[in-house]
This record gives sequence, structure tokens and C-alpha cells, in this order.
Amino acid sequence: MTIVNNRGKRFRVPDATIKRLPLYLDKLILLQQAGVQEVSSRQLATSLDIKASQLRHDFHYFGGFSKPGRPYLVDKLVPALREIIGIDEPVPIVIAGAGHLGNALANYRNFERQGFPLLGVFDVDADLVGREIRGVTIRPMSELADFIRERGIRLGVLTVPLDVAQIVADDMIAAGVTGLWNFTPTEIKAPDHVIVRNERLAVGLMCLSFKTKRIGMPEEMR
Amino acid sequence: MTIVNNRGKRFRVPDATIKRLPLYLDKLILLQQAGVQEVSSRQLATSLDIKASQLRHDFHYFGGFSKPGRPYLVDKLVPALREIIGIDEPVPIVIAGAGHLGNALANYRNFERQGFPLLGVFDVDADLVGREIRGVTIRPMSELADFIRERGIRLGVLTVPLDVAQIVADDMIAAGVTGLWNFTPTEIKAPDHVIVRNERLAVGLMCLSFKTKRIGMPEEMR
DNA sequence: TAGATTGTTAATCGATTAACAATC
DNA sequence: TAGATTGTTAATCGATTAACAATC
Repeated sequence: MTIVNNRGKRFRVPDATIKRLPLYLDKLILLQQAGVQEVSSRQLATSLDIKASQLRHDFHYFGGFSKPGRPYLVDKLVPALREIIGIDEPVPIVIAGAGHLGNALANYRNFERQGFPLLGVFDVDADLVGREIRGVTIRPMSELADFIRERGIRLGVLTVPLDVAQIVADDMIAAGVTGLWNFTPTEIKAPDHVIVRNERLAVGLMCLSFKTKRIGMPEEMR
Repeated sequence: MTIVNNRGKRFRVPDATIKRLPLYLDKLILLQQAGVQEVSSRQLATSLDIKASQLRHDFHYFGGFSKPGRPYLVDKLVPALREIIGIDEPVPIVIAGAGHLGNALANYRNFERQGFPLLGVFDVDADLVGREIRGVTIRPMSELADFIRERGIRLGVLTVPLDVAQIVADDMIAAGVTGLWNFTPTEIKAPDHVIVRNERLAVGLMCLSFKTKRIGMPEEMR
């Protein structure tokens, strides 16, 4: 992903760096709440179990946030990271599919806390339509596209059954969504200007299985 | 992660390779169901949007699954991958915490299908205890450790509230669990022989936010 | 000033891709 | 045999870590 930092230089920010930004922000918010004013790259990195040079290297993509010799100011870094991640203003989301997973995600308060208020939940099931989840009414799937269009929503969560995943995705994309969080175990086809993030839950269990099988055994059997 | 392949050579298998194994298996099962007997590295790789040489390189860690000149046999590859991942036999799991997320995961049929039958769900809430989720009764959290010990369960899913996460984790580890799938936004401390996989859901949304903010803009503004 | 700490480049490490001999 | 395709090593690419001048 190519960006221009605050000094006008152009960089390709690695995915690995992007993934660390939320971790930095999380820790910094905790420090802020604890009343901490300054933090060095070493302190912050150590608490996240990474190298200080990696943290500084990551920050360097965005032009850096301090001056040589001075540690980072927590109160400056938090809003700066929010702005870089794109959550300086609330980023509303919708959930398509109010099954078990959709329901669980709709109930997950952390998303709202982190800047992603849930504006709508949609399902085809007439029995579910009309019910409320944390104050959000489940609406018929047929209203999804108009809802997205009218409110200019950019991020959609896909928790529908496998066989309608692509159809619902197409619907959301046509309505203006540019980011899709796909929880169905299927590859979603999307145009280049749309970012699809696949969350394959079962992969997590398989990686655990692979590793636990091989740890704790005598070295020769691994 | 160091392993010994089927020819006695010792390797460190990269995490990136481990993560791809479930994807290979998934595609191969689909091919198997479609009655396909043979598949080349190119065919399989193309369908997964990766390079054929990467697939062969991945397979090479495990000694390879064919001979030069011959494509892979789907019916040989599927059980071989299952065995490598560690799901040639069912790997039972328990879920600690029957809140929204624990409930959703307990209802996720894919885990069972992929070889991870759910044996128990546990919660402290007396109102939840006794209820059934897909035939599995919710039990009191106080029974968790004994349950794990008696049935020799190796994998535990952690969907309890933040403030008790470490306590419940310690409990499971003491009872014999060697793999923890942590859905709480906290770093779990565990001994070396225990693998902890952190599933930080909000990170997914933040990565989407970061990228969608910068795509579709005129090049100069990214 | 002396110690601390950043920004930034260079060195290292690891993962991906290419190339090709072996062989079916 | 000729074309296809693997296993395997070498080349390339990218990410992490180290080093250090600048400077507070």
C-alpha cells in the first residue's frame, strides 16, 4: 500500500506494519488512561514484545512523531495514529447476516469503542427482521443497498451463508462499500478499488493443531 | 517451528507456510468432492492465487508428495495434509465463556466439520449453565479443569471477559491444555510448551479502515 | 555538558520466486 | 521419445534488526 508521509516522501507501507498500528494505539490509550505523558520507543516496544528499532522503523513510514533525543508524547501520538488508521472520525459499519456470528459481532462492544459504530444489521429471515441488537434493529436484506447508499457507509461485514456471499458482496460494493470483512470461507471477487479481508476462523484452529502436535514431544519426534 | 520431514531432514517451517496448509487442504477437499483425481502444483496454486513454486516449496518441507513428472494424487494428498496439520483424528475442543462470541463459535458448524468437535462449553453465569448449544450442555466454569483433565483435551477457546482471561487460561493450562485460542484483547502469559494464538478482531477492522482510506484517492493524496 | 533517544540508513535475516535437472 | 511436472537449489525480494549521527 503506497502512501505519502507528512514530509512528502512516498513509501510502500508493508502489511506487517499496518497490522502493528492498532497494537501501538491500544497500548498508548492504556498509557494515556494511566496518565503517562511520555514514552520512549524502547518502553513501548518492550511492552509489545517487539524491537524498538522496528517500532521506529514503522513510525518512520509516516515521517516520525518526535525529534531526536525526545521520547514520544502520548497525547500527540494517540490522535496521530488514529488519523493514520483512519478512525479520527467514526467509521460506521453494517453487518450483512444476523446468524450466530453476525449476532455475536453485533454484540461486540469493542468495535464501537474503537471507532466503528454499527449502523445496521440485515437478514433475509423474516423472523429475525424487527428484532433489536444493542439498539440496532435488524432490517430486511432487501434494504441493505439503499441503506448503504443513503448513509455513505464504507465498511461492510459479511456473515451470510456461503452460497449467497458473492451476491450480497456484489450488492454492497454496488452500493458504495469499499471495504469488506469476509467471514464466509469463500474467496470474494471484487474490483481493485475494494479491499476484501478474509477472516478464515478455522485456519486459526488448524495452526494451533499443527503446532501443539509438535511441541512438547521429544526433539527427535517433531 | 522445527520439524523432521518424512525423509528424516530437519527444517524450520515458517508460519507463513503453516497458514497455507489449511488453504491447500480446503481446495483439495473441494476437488476430491468434484471427483478430481490428479492436480498439478500449477493448477492448485493458480486457484489459490499463489505461485506454483511457492506451493512446491511449502510441500518440500514435508518431503514432497509426488515424484518428478507426476502431478499430485488428490486422494493421497488430502490424508497426508490432514496428518501434517494434526487432524487425522478428531481434535476435541472446549470453549470457556458462553457469552455472545463463545456462543457464536459454539454454533459454528465448520469447526466440527474440519475435525474439531466441541466437547464442552463453560460459563460462570448460573442462568446460562444447563442450556444447550447444538447438543452441548453449558457447564459451570468450576468444572472446566476436571473436564479437560478427564478427557485429555488439548485445545481451549478463550471467550471470557477480559478481567478473568488470565485466570481461566492458567486453569486450562494446569489441566493440560497445550493450545489456547485467545479472543480476549489481552496478552495471555503461558509457559513455553503452550501455544497461544491471539485473535484480535478489532485489528481486522482497523486494517480495512487504513487501506480503504487510501485507495480510490488520487495518487497524490494517498 | 553527558546521557538518552530519535530518525534514518545499512546489514542481516527470512520468505518468495525462478530456474532447472531429474524423471515420469 | 517429447511434453509435463516434480523436487530442489539458487536468486531475488522484502521485512526485521543493528548501528549511529543528530540533537534534545
